[in-house]
Amino acid sequence: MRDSSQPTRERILQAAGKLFHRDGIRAISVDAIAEKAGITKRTLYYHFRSKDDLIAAHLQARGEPNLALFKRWFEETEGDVAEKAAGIFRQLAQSARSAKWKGCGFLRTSVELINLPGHPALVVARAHKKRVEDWLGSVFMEAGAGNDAQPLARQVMLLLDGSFAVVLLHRDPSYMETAADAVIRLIAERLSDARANASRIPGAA
Amino acid sequence: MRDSSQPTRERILQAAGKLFHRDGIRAISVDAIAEKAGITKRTLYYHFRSKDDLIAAHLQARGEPNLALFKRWFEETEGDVAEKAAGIFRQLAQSARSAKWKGCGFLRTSVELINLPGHPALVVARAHKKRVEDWLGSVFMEAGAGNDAQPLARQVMLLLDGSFAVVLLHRDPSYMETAADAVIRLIAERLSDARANASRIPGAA
DNA sequence: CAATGTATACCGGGTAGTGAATATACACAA
DNA sequence: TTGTGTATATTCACTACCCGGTATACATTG
Repeated sequence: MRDSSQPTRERILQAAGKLFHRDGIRAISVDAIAEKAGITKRTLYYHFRSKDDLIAAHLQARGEPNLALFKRWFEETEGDVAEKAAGIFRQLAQSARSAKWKGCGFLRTSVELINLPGHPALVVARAHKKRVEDWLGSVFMEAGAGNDAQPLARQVMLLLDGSFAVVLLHRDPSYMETAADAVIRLIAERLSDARANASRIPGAA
Repeated sequence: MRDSSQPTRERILQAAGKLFHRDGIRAISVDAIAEKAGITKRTLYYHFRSKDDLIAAHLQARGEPNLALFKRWFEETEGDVAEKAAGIFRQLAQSARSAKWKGCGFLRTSVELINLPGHPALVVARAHKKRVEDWLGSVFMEAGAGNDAQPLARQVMLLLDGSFAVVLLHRDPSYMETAADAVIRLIAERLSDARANASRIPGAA
């Protein structure tokens, strides 16, 4: 029974993903993951050296699809760069309305592993967040933000991760609309500075 | 030996505070707290009904001093409202340079207790964050932000909690300077809108 | 056979919480 | 003053369970 519809390793990652997302890393035991994956714990330990290893692999697997989703949300939004960036926040607000929404797994991991500074999962999490920030930076650069592109990308990241944190606490997705508004203001202001003569009224689209 | 220099309950809260802050709520056992406080675990359970109870009491005790610190940082910063609000972020960046800095205990708690939606500590955490937001709102209102006061307060909160999250992950306090810059831009823009016709007296209400 | 993958059964250690007894302090009666 | 009752405060020893990880053996397949 080596391969029932999916490679064992993938099944483990999928089970771990669901449970980690639902209850958190520390609250979920290896036994629970193995049971959810339909295997024994020993088999899990054949595919992953340790629980810590599994956590890191889990985040690694989530990184690319996560960034791809943000890119899709950005591209599918009509309007200028500011509106497109704000679109990410509006889509996020939509997601956050679901009761199953549990914030950002990368940020949550950095909290849960705060007493293990060298944990491999933290390296993965940092790399992912940097990748998102760099993508935003390149987007703003292409839009003509010049030297403002990088600080702008960081401010959007602050609002993004702030949204995750605040909405996770208050369970009120409207904060993400408020964040979208800030994003538009910050981008519009700098882009109009950069363009100097192109006429654009901040806040409208 | 009932009272050696401090009421037992306070000693427990202090010990719990240090350990929770350092390693997180789930990573610290009740035994560890009792040992740090110099008492038996059974004594701890005399003063607190459960670990969950202790967690809530811990956050409750931290709320007021935390808000007071923000207020002090705000008041001690020179300049207009925007500069004063940004001052909080600059002081925060200063704190975050310490290796002992571990982000915001209220946000961290909301992550660690994500699988226990009704946990009493979450109620305390939400109330605290709301109190900070309301204080910011009143400050902006006094500065003449009018209807913009509340959304502005929320955006500052998003940047504040975003700073906590991002800096905890990347361990780079310069993000807080970037957040301070965003705060100034967002406040300045709306305050100049509000003043449009009134004579420019920045701090009066 | 040899390599890969899976299962059963187990270990040592840690966890939140408790039962029962004890020590201290103070109020009040003899 | 001395004795006694009672509420507060504290200790030691313990339970019942959960957790990450492993020793060993068995199965499947090239």
